[in-house]
Amino acid sequence: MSRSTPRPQAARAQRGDRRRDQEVLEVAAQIFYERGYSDATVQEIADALGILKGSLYHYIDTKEDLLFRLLENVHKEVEMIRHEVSGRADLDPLGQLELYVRRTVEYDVRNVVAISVYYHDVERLSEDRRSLIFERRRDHERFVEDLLRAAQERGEADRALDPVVVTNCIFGTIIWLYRWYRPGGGVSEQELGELCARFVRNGLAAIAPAPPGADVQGGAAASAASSGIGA
Amino acid sequence: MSRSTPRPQAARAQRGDRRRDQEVLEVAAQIFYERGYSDATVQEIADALGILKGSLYHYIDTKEDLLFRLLENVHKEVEMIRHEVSGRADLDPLGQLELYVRRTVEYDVRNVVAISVYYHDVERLSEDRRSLIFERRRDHERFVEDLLRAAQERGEADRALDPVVVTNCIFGTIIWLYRWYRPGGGVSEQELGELCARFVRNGLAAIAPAPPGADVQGGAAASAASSGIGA
Amino acid sequence: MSRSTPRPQAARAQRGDRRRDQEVLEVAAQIFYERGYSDATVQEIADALGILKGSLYHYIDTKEDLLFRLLENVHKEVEMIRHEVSGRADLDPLGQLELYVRRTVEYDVRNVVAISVYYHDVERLSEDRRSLIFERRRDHERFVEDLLRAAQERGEADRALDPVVVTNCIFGTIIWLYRWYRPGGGVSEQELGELCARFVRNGLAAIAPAPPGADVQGGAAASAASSGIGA
Amino acid sequence: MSRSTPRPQAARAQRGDRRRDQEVLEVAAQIFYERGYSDATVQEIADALGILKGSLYHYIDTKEDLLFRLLENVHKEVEMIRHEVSGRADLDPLGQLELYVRRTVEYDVRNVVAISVYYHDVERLSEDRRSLIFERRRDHERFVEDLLRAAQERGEADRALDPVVVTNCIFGTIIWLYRWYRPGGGVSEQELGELCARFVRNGLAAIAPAPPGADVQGGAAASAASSGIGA
DNA sequence: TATGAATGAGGCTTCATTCAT
DNA sequence: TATGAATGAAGCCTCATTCAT
Repeated sequence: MSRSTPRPQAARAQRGDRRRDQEVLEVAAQIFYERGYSDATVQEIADALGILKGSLYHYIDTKEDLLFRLLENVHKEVEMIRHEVSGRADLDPLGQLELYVRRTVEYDVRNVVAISVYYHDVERLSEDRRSLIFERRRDHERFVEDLLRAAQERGEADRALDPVVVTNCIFGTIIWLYRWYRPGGGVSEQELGELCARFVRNGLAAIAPAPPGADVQGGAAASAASSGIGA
Repeated sequence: MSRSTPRPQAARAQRGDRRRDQEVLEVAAQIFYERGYSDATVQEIADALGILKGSLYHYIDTKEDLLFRLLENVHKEVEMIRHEVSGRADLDPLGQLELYVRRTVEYDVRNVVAISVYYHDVERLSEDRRSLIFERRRDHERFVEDLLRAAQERGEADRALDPVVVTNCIFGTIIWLYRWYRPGGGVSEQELGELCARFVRNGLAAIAPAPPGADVQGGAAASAASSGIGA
Repeated sequence: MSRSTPRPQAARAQRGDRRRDQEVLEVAAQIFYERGYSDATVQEIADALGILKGSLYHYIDTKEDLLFRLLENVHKEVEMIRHEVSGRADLDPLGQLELYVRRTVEYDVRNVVAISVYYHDVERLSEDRRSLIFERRRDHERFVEDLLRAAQERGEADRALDPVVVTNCIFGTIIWLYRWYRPGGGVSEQELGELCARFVRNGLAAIAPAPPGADVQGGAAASAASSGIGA
Repeated sequence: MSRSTPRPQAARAQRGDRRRDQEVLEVAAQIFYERGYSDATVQEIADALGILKGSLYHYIDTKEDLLFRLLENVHKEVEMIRHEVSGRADLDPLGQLELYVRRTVEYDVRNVVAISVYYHDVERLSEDRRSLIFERRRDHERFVEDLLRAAQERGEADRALDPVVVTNCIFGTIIWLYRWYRPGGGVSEQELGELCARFVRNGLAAIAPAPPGADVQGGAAASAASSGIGA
């Protein structure tokens, strides 16, 4: 472990059994999804793979490796969506945003397991690796935020909306899927993409704010009521 | 609470030490928030309380107790919002929905710690308790869904939107807050509530779907492109 | 483990059960002595103490702790010899050296177990701790070397002898004991101390080198000073 | 060698690959030296050889084989010194002893790695093999002890010295080298041999014991002082 | 209530060794 | 010979929980 000569171990990963590597990752994802990373056991993963716990260590160095590779994969794949969207010069910013939403929804829906693990367990990574992932995430968020700002500048989206807040509202709409959507329900991937895209497009609509006079803001009384709740 | 044999515990809870109980819960929430329920240690909670691990067991029967009480509290408090909204007979369904969003956003923002633990760790509860919580959650979701359906029936919200999907989009917008909002940023609680409410109201807007002719839906070509992405 | 609040754990070591701490250390020393640090098992130590493996971790943080404390103890005790010797202003350097040898031999013989572990397993310490120990060792060696140099300057010891080499020869004589001496043989501690002291004193004797003409040297006798050798 | 079933192994050894065998042994020695036999890994040895762990097993049956062969080699080589010394009928016992010291020092210094492993890890051998080694060691020690006794009988060495103790002092002087001597320091092999030989010859010198009247023995007071030290 | 030693189950990881290719 | 996946036994350490004081 403290030796300088690189172990053939490392070489393996670069060579052959991609298939097995992939299988290991998928099985691990499933287990992490069902039990949570922290509660998931290396034993359980090995069982699901039909090998012994010790044998699993042919494919990984630590349990954390599995989590990290998983999360990296998610980023790799999600970045492809970004590239597709960036390439669509024929679309205006709002159109690109809509396409982004559609595609991401479709991806999330097809990868509920990986996405769930991503959002549930990134924080379990060691400091270094967490930073790597967070960096990529920041890039990604900025991409969407920039799209939104461009749409606002062109008047395609309500300029009164705070871009940071709204970007996160969009993400909320998209990401939350992994918490409730289960394939095989009444809605297809495409429909879902369409619906979410419409919800977002409308959400950004450059229309007038709440009609004046509507007493919905909740005056002092309501405020007080809710302010007594804090945990 | 889930124990059959009544223990001195119960007696104490009925007596006086509410204060200490509350403190224990708050500290536990903080620790769960920082480290995740599974990784959090009874030791860590005791440390943060300034007592010994063994002493902590005067306040709890099991570690899970802490999680359960925490999550129950969240529901108790969130149900108060529901009651407030239901009571506002002066508002139409869409108005009620908006108020609900506003209030919930404000609550979430003031209780990021508890909300985070709620959404991150419910699944760690034992079967029985998880069911209890999920029942309450279902009720809550139905309440919002019903509001939405009513708004659609009255034409206040786009009838083309699938009510289940959209309800979840709304939840996504609201709940996702706990993942990104940190108090002390540039946006106040109220502003945030207002912004989210507007995003949702717009999202539900009864307006025409995407302008026809816009090639954004992702026809055959786009579909094919994205079908190569799957993990 | 990553929390800032100091665990009561740490406090314990400073407070009470010194006795138990001491016992744990002694038992560990014995096990390390019999099986070598690396092969010795935490299980074995716990067994010898009559407690469970897990319970042992009330007294230590890691297995290495045991080794480190053990080695620190040896240094603490050996340094007392140094102080005794330094205090004997009535003795000339050679006399002090002799006293040092005598005392150290006596100590080693009474602590064969600890000394064995010391010389067999220091290298197993983690880098940091090894450095701490090696620093103390260097100080100790310098003390003896200085004594020798003083004796040479006063003509009490052969000036032709390289001080570094000879210091190590002296250490060899003393330390090697732990590899062959077993209490209860025909020789008492005191006798042994006396014998070794005599061997060393003679070894340093300021007498003529090997009789010339004796063809035993085998090869050219070089005589470069060896100041930079230290282990 | 300790296996009952003859394996292809044996065949190979008789054939040609002496070179590779030798290389394996040397590399193993180096690894054992750096990490200690118990902590050294078959993996590490394979790495250092540039082959895979599995492949190493074409050269050995067990990890212990490597240790055993190594230690046997040391004995084979050291026994050659014994033969050289025995053959020098022209030297008197003390002269032979001196030659022995010189030669052994030179050997040790040229084989620090092997000698280190020898003294550090013999005890890790299985019972059978340890016995084989210890038998050879005993023979060797007796050889030196006999030389010393002969020297004492002829009055060349102080008759007051206990032969067993002094033999071990001599060994201490010689063997300890492996703990501190590193080639490339200021002292050459020959010089070192000469210096050690002189230290030993002097140590055995047939001179009067410590000058009477010198209060170095440590009377009751000193004894008491030191007796309080024991761990 | 508080303490803190003790429990015992179990988790992650390592490693010598085997074996089919 | 060489490979490298697989084995299976251990080893170190953690942690929720109990209990006598």
